[in-house]
Amino acid sequence: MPFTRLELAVFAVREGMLQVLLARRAEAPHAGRWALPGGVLRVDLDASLEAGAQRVATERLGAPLPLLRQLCAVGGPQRDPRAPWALSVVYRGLVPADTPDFSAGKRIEALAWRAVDEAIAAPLAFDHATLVDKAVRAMRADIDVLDLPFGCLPDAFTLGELQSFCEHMLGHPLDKSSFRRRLSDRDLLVPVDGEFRVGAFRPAQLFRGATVGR
Amino acid sequence: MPFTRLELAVFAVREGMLQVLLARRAEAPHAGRWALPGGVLRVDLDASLEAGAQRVATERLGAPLPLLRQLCAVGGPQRDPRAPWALSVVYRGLVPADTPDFSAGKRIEALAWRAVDEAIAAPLAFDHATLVDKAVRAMRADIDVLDLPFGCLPDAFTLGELQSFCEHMLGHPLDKSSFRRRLSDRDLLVPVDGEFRVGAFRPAQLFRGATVGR
DNA sequence: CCTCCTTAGTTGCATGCAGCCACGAACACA
DNA sequence: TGTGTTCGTGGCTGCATGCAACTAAGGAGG
Repeated sequence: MPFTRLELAVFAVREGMLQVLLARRAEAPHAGRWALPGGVLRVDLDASLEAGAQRVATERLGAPLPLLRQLCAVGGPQRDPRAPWALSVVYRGLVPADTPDFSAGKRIEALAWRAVDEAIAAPLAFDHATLVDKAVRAMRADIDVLDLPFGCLPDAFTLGELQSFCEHMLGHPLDKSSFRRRLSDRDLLVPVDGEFRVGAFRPAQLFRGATVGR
Repeated sequence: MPFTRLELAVFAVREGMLQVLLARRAEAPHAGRWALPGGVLRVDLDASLEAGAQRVATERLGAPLPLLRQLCAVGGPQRDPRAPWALSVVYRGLVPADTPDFSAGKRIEALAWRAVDEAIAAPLAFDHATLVDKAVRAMRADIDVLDLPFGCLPDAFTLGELQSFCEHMLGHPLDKSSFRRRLSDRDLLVPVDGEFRVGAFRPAQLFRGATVGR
């Protein structure tokens, strides 16, 4: 009967790349090292694992998260020196780039965004580098099949903005023509009639997710 | 700190269809009803979640299972009347059709194979019908991308036998020509030189998985 | 011996999707 | 009026897959 933890792998596209939110641990073990934010499951408060993950997000980061998906569960006797056996259920999430900064909660010295490549290579606390790697693969697999996170995109966006977002998620460029064809074949977007983004160059049609708002 | 259970969704291709192994519960709650076999995580015995799932398989079914993969974790206050909050980590597995019958372990009245369609539609105990449905989708997704379970196939098999196996897994027929092309494009199989299956009709080349045995 | 039936294995063709490339359109700015 | 940049579209190609036809190889039975 181990104590059960919920870990959060929260991502955002920032500074032109995919970044993950890390927390510097205030307490032992691994004090001062970076780790995924997380907390213990509270059976008196949480109506489900996902609800627990949302509560942990609120407590540790100061805000709930849209688009939380379960990644996996990991457990073993060597994972956490505090306990003879540690079980964690890991969730992955994505937030808009313009999310107001999270506020570090209890037992967290600081929160920081870090490029995913660095995070995976860095000596994160516990087995969290492995978890980040796994979460990144899952996020990118979603984008690859155009399972798009409308909840963390602006209400309306141009196709160029959407493509740029996906390219930053994936870490490699996409072809404009195929990208648009794949979108329209799947009826994922609806144009916002009469709305255009005007700027320095040719105005661009605005779209929103076909499933958003109904 | 709920007690943690491990549930097993074990499948096999039997009687020309995909079937799932169900256990009739000997004790309350849901005594007499069918459920997935499972057991509690033992932190004194299990070196990992997967190892725990193997131990549960051995205790409840009489044998360890090849090809065990984690499906998901589920938890909530309403899942199990015995506990105020129940957490389960679910594993899915696949065994050969000619597996000797499993032997029902403690707290199991009987074990039986059931067609997956019936199992999903049947009123299984707890939320297990949902879990079976989810597991079936995951198994079929693996087959769709030719992630083949060589561990539960015979050592050597003909392409016809392999195709038939996949068709039964998926529940729909496949095209012979495309199936073979997809296999050879991916270098998934190696022919067993000079070995043929002889029978009533033209002999067929035997193959084995390219990754098996090394 | 010859024919027929069944399965094994291959080949050609059509289709659909995605990548690559190029072009015209629209707007700001010099 | 030209230039630069982004927006939006269309054509071409290659690849993977589905569909269909064909040949090959054996046994069974006349």
